[in-house]
Amino acid sequence: MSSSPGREPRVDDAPVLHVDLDAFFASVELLDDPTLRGRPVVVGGAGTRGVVASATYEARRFGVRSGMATALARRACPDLVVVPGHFDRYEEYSRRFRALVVDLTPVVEPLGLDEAFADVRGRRRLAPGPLELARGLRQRIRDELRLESAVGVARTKLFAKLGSKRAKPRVGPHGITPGPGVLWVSPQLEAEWLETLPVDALWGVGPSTAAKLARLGLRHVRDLRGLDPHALATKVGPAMAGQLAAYARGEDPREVVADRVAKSVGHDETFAVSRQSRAELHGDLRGHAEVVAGVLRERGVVAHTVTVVVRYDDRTSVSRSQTLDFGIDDAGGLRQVARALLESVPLTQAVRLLGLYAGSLRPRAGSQVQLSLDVDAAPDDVLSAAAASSRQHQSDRAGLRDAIDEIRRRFGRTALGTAADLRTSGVEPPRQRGRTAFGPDQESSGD
DNA sequence: TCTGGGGTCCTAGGACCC
DNA sequence: TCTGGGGTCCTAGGACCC
Repeated sequence: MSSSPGREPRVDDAPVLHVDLDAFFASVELLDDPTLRGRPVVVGGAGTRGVVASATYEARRFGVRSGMATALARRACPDLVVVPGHFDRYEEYSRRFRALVVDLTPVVEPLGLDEAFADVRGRRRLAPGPLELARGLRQRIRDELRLESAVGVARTKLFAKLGSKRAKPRVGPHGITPGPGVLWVSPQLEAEWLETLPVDALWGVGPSTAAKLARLGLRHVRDLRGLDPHALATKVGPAMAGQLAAYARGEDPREVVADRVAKSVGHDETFAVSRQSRAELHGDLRGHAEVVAGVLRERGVVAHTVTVVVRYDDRTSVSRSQTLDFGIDDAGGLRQVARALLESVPLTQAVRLLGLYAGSLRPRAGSQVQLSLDVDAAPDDVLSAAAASSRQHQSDRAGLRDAIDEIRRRFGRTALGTAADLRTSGVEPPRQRGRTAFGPDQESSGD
């Protein structure tokens, strides 16, 4: 029968691959420093607020997991080696990894630095089945990058991802059991998983949604089957309800989408010691703006929306954003808008995180065309091009002033008052610590 | 022990237009 | 004069992914 275990799927039976590099950041560190081999190693922040970004299997034997606070990981594993991240190295390995996947098929959708979906339907005519493609890819990753990986091969993204997870080595307190490396999620396996998996194994179901579902008595994927979607929607929203219903039937409408373009870029920092004053935060925005502007220019895009996020010590967050009718990609402009937005954020507690994000990204080239059309006919020689460019800068500056005025209008005199002292360019008078620094509205109105 | 930094997507309410 | 419904954009917040 078709269910005979020796039978391998054809491309049309299992067109989706999910490739996942094992312990990626930590593995790159081991390649760069072989003396770390065999030791329990994590990449992550070493400070009191650091978390584990990646852990070797040796570290996982002690219960160490990514996302865990480094302090807790150290407690679980006293010999733990904590290495700071070297993201340039990870980017480089990630590029080489993606190139190997793209060598299989152009339809590749990366997920973070260390994972990718691939749709191999285009390889239908070219012989080997998807399992052979997956094994070959895994071998190339091992030979050319010296990294280990796992590949799930399935009908849909959901099962391919679950498959790669199951294909990985398993770690228990007594040792590490190698996984199969490549796993085909056959129709039989799909059916079995739909019967046995908990709801939080599904894509998009995290702690919050799992808790909501548990309150409804829904703990396994099988419990979701045949549920009234409208009733479910009132609890988890229409989008989530529809998605859960589809998953429970074993369906996943998501396609593998190549060439996704980023919709936002940002930078944030959790402070080792929470910030106590607005002046400190204004100073931090300078660095944030430099980072974000650098990425925008590197990618050749301009942002039309600027967002500032503040997270307080109690971990609640507030955000303020402003959409501009012109694009920015320079640190100065970004910083000015961000500072005006920050003025409207109440500082009622110490601040553990400050973030600056740029959204509504558009190609810079397109934006320039639009602006130059505004000011003049298309420039056809250097002189008129220069003139147009100069006028564009003028109009951007005017736009920036308008934007800041708009923020002041929306958020009131507080924003107005301190926006004015932006001209002092971060050289702000020392402030008293304690209550005065945090009194809502009172500190800036005196400026 | 006490939770990073890079992102995406969804929701809800209000403004505004037709 | 009052009322409405749909569509779209913007803003704020939250959940989730790696």
